[in-house]
Amino acid sequence: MPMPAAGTSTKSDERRPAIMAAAIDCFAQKGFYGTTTHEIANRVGISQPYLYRLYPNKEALFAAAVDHVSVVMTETLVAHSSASGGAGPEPEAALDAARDAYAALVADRTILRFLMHANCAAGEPLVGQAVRRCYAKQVDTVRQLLGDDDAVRHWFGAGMLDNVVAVLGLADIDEPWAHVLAAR
Amino acid sequence: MPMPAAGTSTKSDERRPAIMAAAIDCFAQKGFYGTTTHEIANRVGISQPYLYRLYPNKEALFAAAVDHVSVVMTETLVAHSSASGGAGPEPEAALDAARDAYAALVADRTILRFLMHANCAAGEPLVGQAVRRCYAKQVDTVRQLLGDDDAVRHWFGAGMLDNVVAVLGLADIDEPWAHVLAAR
DNA sequence: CTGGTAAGTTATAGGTCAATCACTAACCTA
DNA sequence: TAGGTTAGTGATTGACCTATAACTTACCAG
Repeated sequence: MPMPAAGTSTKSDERRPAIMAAAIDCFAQKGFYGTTTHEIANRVGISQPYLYRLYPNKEALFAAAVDHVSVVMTETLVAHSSASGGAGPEPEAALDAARDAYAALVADRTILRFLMHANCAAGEPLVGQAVRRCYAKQVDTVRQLLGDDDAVRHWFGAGMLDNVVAVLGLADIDEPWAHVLAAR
Repeated sequence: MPMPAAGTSTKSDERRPAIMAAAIDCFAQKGFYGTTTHEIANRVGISQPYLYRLYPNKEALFAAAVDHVSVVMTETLVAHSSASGGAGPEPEAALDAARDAYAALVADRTILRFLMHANCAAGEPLVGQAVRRCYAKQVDTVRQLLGDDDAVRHWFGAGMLDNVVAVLGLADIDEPWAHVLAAR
C-alpha cells in the first residue's frame, strides 16, 4: 500500500503553512467576505480548485487561519520568554522579555488586522468558534504576564484601538483628534 | 414648472432615514462586502434598483450610513446633556448626564457593531473618509466630557473591547478567560 | 385636461465567485 | 514496470450581485 511513511509529512502538509500565510495576508486586507479564494490561491502560486482539496470550504480555510495565528502567537511568546533565561532565577527579566516579545509580535500589523476582520466574521459559526479559542489562549497568556485582570482588559482594549489607528492612518493626520487617539 | 416648494422635503428625502436605519442594521450583521443591496432594499420595503436612485452606489450608501451614525450620536448626546440643566449652574451633573446618555447610546449594540464593520471597510476611500470624520467628531465630544487624553483613549479602547465581547457572546460563556474580558 | 416631474417597478445585462468535475502528471512501492 | 496514490490543473456550473435601462404610475401646476 503505497503511502508516506508514518510520521512523514506529505508535500501538501508542507504547503499548508504557505497557504496560511497567504490567506492571512489577503484576509487582513479585505476580510472574510471581501476576499476571494482565487486571490489567495494566486498569492500562493497554486490553482484555486486545489485550495478545495486542502480545505473543505472558504469558512474552514478562514477558521484554520485563525487557529494558525493563535499557535504562532503562543509559540513566539514561549520561545522568547524561555530563550531569555529559560526558567532561570530571574523571573522579572523573563517577564519583561516576554512582554517585549508580545509587543514585537503585535507590531506585525498583518496579524492584528487579520484578527480585527476575524472579529467581524465571528457570525459564521466555524469562525466564531476559532476566534473564541484564540482569545481563550491569548487571555490566559497575557494574564500570566500582567497578573491583574484590569490590566489585561486594558491591554486588549489598547491593542484594538491601536489597530484602528493604524487602519485609518491616523499617524499621518496632523489634527488634534488624531493625535489624541494615536498618542503613544 | 411643477416642483416641490423650496424648503419642502420631497418624499424621497423622508424615506432616507428609513433607508439609513435598514442599511445600518444589515451592515452591522455582515459588513460592507457581506451585505447585498437587495437585503437592504427588502428591509425598507422598496425595490433594489430604487436604492440607486437615492445613492449612486453601494460605497456611497455605506459612507452615508457612517455619517448618519455620527450625526445621531452627537445629537443624542447634545439633547441629553442640555436637557438635564441646560448650561445650568451644575456642570458636574450635566457631565454625568452626558456620560449616561453616551453609555445608553452605545448600549444599542447595532450602532457599535456597525462601526466595527466600518473600521474594517476603511480601505474603501469614501468609507475611510467617513469613518475619520466620525472619529473626529466623537473624539472631540468625548474629550470635552472626560478632559484627560489618556482617559479618552481608554474610553475608546474599552468600547471596542466591549463590542468584541458582545459579538463573541462572552457573557454566556462560563470560563475564566471569558470572565476576564467580559468583566464590568 | 394636459404636460412635465417625481416615485417606483420589472427585467436584465455583465460580471464574479464559491465550489465541483474530469482529467493529467508525478511519485512511490513492491 | 505495473498499480495505486498524491499533486495539481483547466473548464465549467449555478448562483448571486451590482448597476443600468426601460417602462408605469401617481402627483401637481396652469
